[in-house]
This record gives sequence, structure tokens and C-alpha cells, in this order.
Amino acid sequence: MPGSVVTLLGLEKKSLREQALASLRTAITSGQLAPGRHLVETELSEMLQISRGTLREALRQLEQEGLLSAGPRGRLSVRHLDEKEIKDIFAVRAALESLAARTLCELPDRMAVIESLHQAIDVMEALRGASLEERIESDMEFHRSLCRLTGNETLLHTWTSLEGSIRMSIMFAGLERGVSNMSVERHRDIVSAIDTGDASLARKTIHEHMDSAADNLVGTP
Amino acid sequence: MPGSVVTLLGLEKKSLREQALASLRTAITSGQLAPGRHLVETELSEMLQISRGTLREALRQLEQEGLLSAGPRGRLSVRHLDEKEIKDIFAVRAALESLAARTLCELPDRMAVIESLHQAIDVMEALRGASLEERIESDMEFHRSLCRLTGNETLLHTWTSLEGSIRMSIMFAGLERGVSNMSVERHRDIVSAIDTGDASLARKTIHEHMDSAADNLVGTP
DNA sequence: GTTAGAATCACTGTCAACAGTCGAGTGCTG
DNA sequence: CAGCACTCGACTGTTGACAGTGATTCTAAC
Repeated sequence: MPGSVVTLLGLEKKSLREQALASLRTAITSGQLAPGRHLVETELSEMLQISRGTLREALRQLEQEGLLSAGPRGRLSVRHLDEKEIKDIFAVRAALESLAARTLCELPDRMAVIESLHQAIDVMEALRGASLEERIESDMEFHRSLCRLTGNETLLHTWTSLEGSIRMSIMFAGLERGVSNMSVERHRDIVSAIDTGDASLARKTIHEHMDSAADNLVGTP
Repeated sequence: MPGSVVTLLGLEKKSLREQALASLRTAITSGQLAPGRHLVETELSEMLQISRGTLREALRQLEQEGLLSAGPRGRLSVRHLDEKEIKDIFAVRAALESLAARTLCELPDRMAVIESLHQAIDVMEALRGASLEERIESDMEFHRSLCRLTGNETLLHTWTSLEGSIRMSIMFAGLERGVSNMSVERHRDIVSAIDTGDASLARKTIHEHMDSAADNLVGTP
């Protein structure tokens, strides 16, 4: 078939551990596994159709990501976030993304970066009428890009290990509140600040965005 | 025996996994397991006298801490840090500790906090003539305290998950260079800045400390 | 000498089973 | 009926073994 576009991008051959990890993470951040719920290894391994050993490796990682908390005798349960913890998470997140913004400001040639960020916002804009999940997804993608584009792997990795907690915060507060943080204009502001190269302005913009996002999540309406 | 002080602090009943984790972490950050070295599960499990399953759980955690890097087919090796990565790590570290300093500045009553921090520096001072390892240990303890005293668990946890990488950076650059970052005066400056409550001054002091520390580690003498 | 193919090796991925331990019942005793 | 020892059940901690798969070595044909 001449002219046909062949896109055989290597079969999804993730290990069972990784699949279980992704599956559990989604189940937790989507609320299917409610906060406080006890997780029984034998139960989960049967649900996922994998052995306990394989499952335990995935659970350890989720524990370190802060999605699970360990009780006495190694019993795990889905972590419950109170308002202070949500604020704390967003404070750390703000610090990380501020660093990202500052780093991007110092790049001599920011053209391509600015372009990428605007594209990410375009996606958000295009999804205005889409489901809450998709809109939140596009928001996370923007902020992840912020970190990724710095080229600082440690920064990206640190942010990613916080991602689960961020999603839990949004879930905990309710998805409606989560999307209310996704004003396209505010995100454009961030990119503009980076575009000017004014690091302290960028920092300020990010902090305002994060503070209001956190307030929005925990505030009483 | 009247008057005798009984200090039975619960027996050290850590799981084998935790023991292996600590043991491996020490071996890596001390350089006994050199960067780039391939880790063979069967080999390690025999050395540590534990089963592979238990070992694997510990390895996953070290991988997530950034001490190990995964090659093709799940083969793990001790991560090798180049100069850029060290700078990146210290940039993230600076962002986290800046947040810590700022948070402490905003506390209405900082007395006890200031006191704790000065005590940590006193320990550093007392260890002036001690071994390099002990001095570095006391330095890390000061910076960890900075994060712990904020009461922000997420901040502390994030910092801690970076701790291994920081230690590797110091080891990579050589312990002598590491201790040259440990001027007592500079640490007192940080505490003083927090004492005044001037958040931006504290932030600036931390950043200067971290930048010079990173430069010191990677710079050519 | 070179190289395709076969046999072997060195690992990791995955699993099922055993052992230990804490808590919930359960029955016995006063 | 209260209290105490005992048993049972439910989990987690830990282990050894099997299976699969690239890499490596060996062999043989050209």
C-alpha cells in the first residue's frame, strides 16, 4: 500500500508492575479508591490478576508518592488530605514551578519554549467544552511542560512525584472547583511573564496563580 | 533500683526491606558502590542475605530517589551525576529551602525555631575537628531541620527524597570540597535572616549559599 | 577468514507458598 | 456478668523456584 502512513510505535510492553502502578494511581486520583480505604494486598492482587510480589513493588512507589499512608504493621490505606496538607502541597508546587519559570526566563533563546507553552494553552482552550477530566488533564500537561522545558531532569522528576498528590487535592475538593482554576487568561499571563524575561515578575505570577488555586480548593464557598 | 533512669526505646524492629534500603543507600552515597556500577539482584541478595523479592522493593525506592538508573531490560546501575545534574539538583534544593526559610519567616513566634537552628549549628561547630563524614552529617541535619521546622510534611518529604542525590553530589565532587561549604558563619547568617522575619532577605541568603555551594562542588579549582 | 545459526549463559519478571503476628472472637471461671 | 486465657482468622513479611529473553560463545558451512 504505497502512500499509507505506517505508525507502528513499539507495542505497549510495559511490565505488570508498571501497569499495576498506573491502574492504581488512576483508581486513587479518580476517587474510585476513596481516601481512608484500607488496601488489602491479597484482595488487590486478585483484582489485578497479578502476584502479591509484583503488586507490592507498585504499592511501595505509590506510598513514596504520598498517595498511600502506612498504618501499623505495614497496613496501607489511601491517604486522606486535610486542608492544611493541600495548602502545603501547593506551596511546594509553587516553589518548584517558580524555579521553572525563573529558569526559563534565563534562557537566551526562549522562542521555541514560548511557542510550546502557548500550544499547551491552545489545547486547554480547545477543550473548553470537554469533560472535567480532560480539562484537568490539559492543565496538568501545561504545568508539567513548564518543568520539562527547563531541561532540569531533577525538577521534572520532583514535580512528577508530586503530581499524584496534586490530583488527589483536586479530587478531594471536587472537580468543579478544580476546573475553576483553569482560566486561560491566567495561564497566558504566566507565559507572557516568561516571554519578557523578567524572572521576578514570572515568579510573582506563578505564586499568585498557585495561591489562588489553593485558596480556591480549600476555601469555603 | 530507685532513681535509675530507664530508657527502653522500643527495639529496633525494622523490616528487612528497610534495613536493606538503608544499607544500600549508605553504600552508594559513600562511594562503596561506585557510579556506573551494575547492580545484579542475585548478587546483592546474597551479600545482604535476603531474598530477591525483598531486595527488589528496596531497589525500587532507591530508583525513585534517583540513586539508581534503569537500563534496558530493567538492569539497574548506580547513577552517574555530571556537572549539570549537580547544578540542577542544587537548584531544586535551593527552591525547597527558600520556601522553608520564607515559611519560617512568616511564623508569628519564631523563638523556638531560631533556638533549634542555632543548636544545630552549635553541633556543626563542635564537630569542627571531627571526621569529614560527621561534619557533612551535621550540615545535612541543619538543612533538614530547616524543612522539618516548617511543619510542612510535603516539603520535608520532598527534601528528603532529594537527600540521597545531594549526598551523591558531594561524594562525586570529593568530601573535601563538600566540607568547604560548611562555614559556620554562613549558616548563622541564614538563621539571622529568618530571625529578622525578612522573607526576601532569607530567600536571598539561602540562594547565595546554595549557588556558591554548587559552584564549589563543580568548579575547577 | 567470515558469518549464519545453534546452544548456552546471565539476568530479570513473575509467581505460589510458608511463616509470623496482631486482633477478634470464644469459652471457661470466679 | 466481668475478666482472663485460648483459639481462630486475616494479613503482611519473606522466601525459593520457574519462566522468558537478550547477550555471548561456539560451531560449521562457505
